Amino acid sequence: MKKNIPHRKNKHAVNRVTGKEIADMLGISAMTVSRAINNRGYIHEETRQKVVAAAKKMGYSPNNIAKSLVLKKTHTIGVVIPEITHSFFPEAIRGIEEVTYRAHYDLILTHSAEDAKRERDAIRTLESKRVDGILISMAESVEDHKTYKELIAIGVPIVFFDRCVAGIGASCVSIDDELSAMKITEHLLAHGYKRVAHLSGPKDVSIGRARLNGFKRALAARGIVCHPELVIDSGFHESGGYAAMKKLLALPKAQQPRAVVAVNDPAAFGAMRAIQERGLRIPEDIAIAGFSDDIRAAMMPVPLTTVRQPAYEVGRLAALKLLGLIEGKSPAIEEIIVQTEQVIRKSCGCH
Amino acid sequence: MKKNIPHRKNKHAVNRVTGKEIADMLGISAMTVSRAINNRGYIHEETRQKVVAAAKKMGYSPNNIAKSLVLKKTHTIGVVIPEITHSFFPEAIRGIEEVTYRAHYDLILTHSAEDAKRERDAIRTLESKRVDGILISMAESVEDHKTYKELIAIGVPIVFFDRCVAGIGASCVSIDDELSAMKITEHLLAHGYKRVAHLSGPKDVSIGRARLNGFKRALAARGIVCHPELVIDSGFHESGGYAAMKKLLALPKAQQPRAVVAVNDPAAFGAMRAIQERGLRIPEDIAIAGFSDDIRAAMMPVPLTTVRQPAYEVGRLAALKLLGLIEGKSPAIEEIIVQTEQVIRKSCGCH
DNA sequence: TTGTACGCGTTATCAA
DNA sequence: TTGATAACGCGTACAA
Repeated sequence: MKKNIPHRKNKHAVNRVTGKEIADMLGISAMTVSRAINNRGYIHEETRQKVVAAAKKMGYSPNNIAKSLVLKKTHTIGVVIPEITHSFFPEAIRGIEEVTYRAHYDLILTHSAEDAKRERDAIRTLESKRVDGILISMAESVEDHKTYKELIAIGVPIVFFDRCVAGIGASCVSIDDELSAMKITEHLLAHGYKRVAHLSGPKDVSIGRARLNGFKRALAARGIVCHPELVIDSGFHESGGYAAMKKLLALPKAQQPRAVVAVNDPAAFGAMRAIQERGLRIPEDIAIAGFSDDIRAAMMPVPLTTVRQPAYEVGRLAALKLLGLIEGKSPAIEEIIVQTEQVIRKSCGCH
Repeated sequence: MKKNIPHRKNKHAVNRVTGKEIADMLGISAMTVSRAINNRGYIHEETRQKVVAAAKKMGYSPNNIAKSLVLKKTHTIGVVIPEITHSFFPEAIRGIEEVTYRAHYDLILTHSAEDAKRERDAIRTLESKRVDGILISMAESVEDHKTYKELIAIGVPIVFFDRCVAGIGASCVSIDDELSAMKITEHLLAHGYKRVAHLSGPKDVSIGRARLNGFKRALAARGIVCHPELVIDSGFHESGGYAAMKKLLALPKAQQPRAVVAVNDPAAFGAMRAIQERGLRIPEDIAIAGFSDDIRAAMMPVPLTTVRQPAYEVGRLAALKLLGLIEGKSPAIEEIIVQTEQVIRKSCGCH
């Protein structure tokens, strides 16, 4: 049982001028002040100017809390991201912000730190703050979609981005991970590499599965067998990529891969380190491709071939879709796919 | 004159269960529901459980808008940053978020895009939303501190971070740019370089001035003359660093610098490109040091010596100070300085 | 232990 | 063109 701390009016609160106070000072009604300040409804021009002048002089700042209460509209959007530092999300936020700024919506940013419970708390808070809509990129550890389903059932406008939940009845903006992974794998195969390995992400995250599938499909399309020992779980981080690559290098020489497709760039960085520590050359001994065009990819000792994810565009489109939902202009549920772009650099050895 | 769009209750609003509705359903008063849900004041345990169960079944979500209105407290902090993509800010936000999450505050994130007007609008919006406090990192183009002064005069808790305004009567968390720049310059001088240039930031931004001063103080401390032609304005970006370095390389051979201290890493990257395009070697022909420990610094063809700014720590301390202000635990105005750390790599040629 | 009355700051509505 | 009233959903203060 929690302690019974008494609620009380905030002692430290800033005392603000209210519309009523302006009204009293001017000997008019609060309603007229409201009309003047919002320049709405019929109002005598002279009155309007008097009110605006008084408001300015008195340092009036309209109370959007009260406004939101009566209008049932906060002009605020909640954003839930699983990671702040990973460069994809700052970029995506920039895209979101670009759209919401123009439409005069504000952003409440929450961070799940890849934790399901923390994500659920964040969503609850956003609900309590009555945001007009929510943008979510799902945390890795989420297994239960109940919270999402409840939101959707209630009718809270919601758009998933980057990490989506299929068939849940909500719109979603993402890149085509499977197709992109297939294409980059095909790029390596086309160059003649036969034994190609995959450093795979967590299987319970959709992008992990999708990229693995793309990898397999590319092999299948060429009738190449996918050797199980060449598909190693690396997770999304550098350390996992390093460990996974070491396992591959521990295989008998004949079984070692000639090329590697990593689930993302950090994993590729780890793998590159493992390769070089072994004294092997990239791409002469082992070619490698990443995924995500991390800002560091171009600056590696051997620049990394990768797939560029248009994060800004993903954020922008997700925000646009959400505003469409909120304002009823675009009520349909959509799955929006943003195309990726291959960035061919030295690490794949394809000239 | 703006069009008179009639206000109306939001048609698309989600209809939520209210405390009163739970009360009616249970045949009790709204007040008892409030007490049950907040577990506050005297309440019969049985009643409490009944209410909590009903609330859960009916999908109750407390309306924090209404709560904020009556309590004059939003449990929300406004953050104003000038740049989203620059890795310093995501890191700082992570530090802020870490603190505010634990204290159960939410973050409204706004972005000035280095634009003074946009920053002012952001602050106004945050005021209207009645955030409990504001964290600001000033936009480059801000010349007039009136908006800040008004906030401070009214008593809005506010803490500047990274980019501060001296003597304005607000707390501030930043790194010691001048001292750090002095130390990194001294590091180069200690290695025997005599002609050292500085690629300087905008003079009207405090960190630009501070780093320049630090550079000059280091020279002065060794009795070395600061040649005006070796201090070139580069701004904060790669392109500016590139252009500035080209100007230095256009000087007569004898006047060219043996080493360069850049105002930040992006400027240093630009300079490195200019040096290498000229066919000169780093550090054999020209040594260089940056500032900020950009994620790319370690991965340059010649790894860049630089100064690490503990962005996370800056954000964390700023948020802590703000919460102290908001809750009256730490009302004093403080200028908090976070120490930097030198990261010595190959580009400075000091072994 | 529970309920009633009132207020938070604003806007919609309808009357003046 | 302006004003009075009620309402938004909740919490404080006090009464029952």
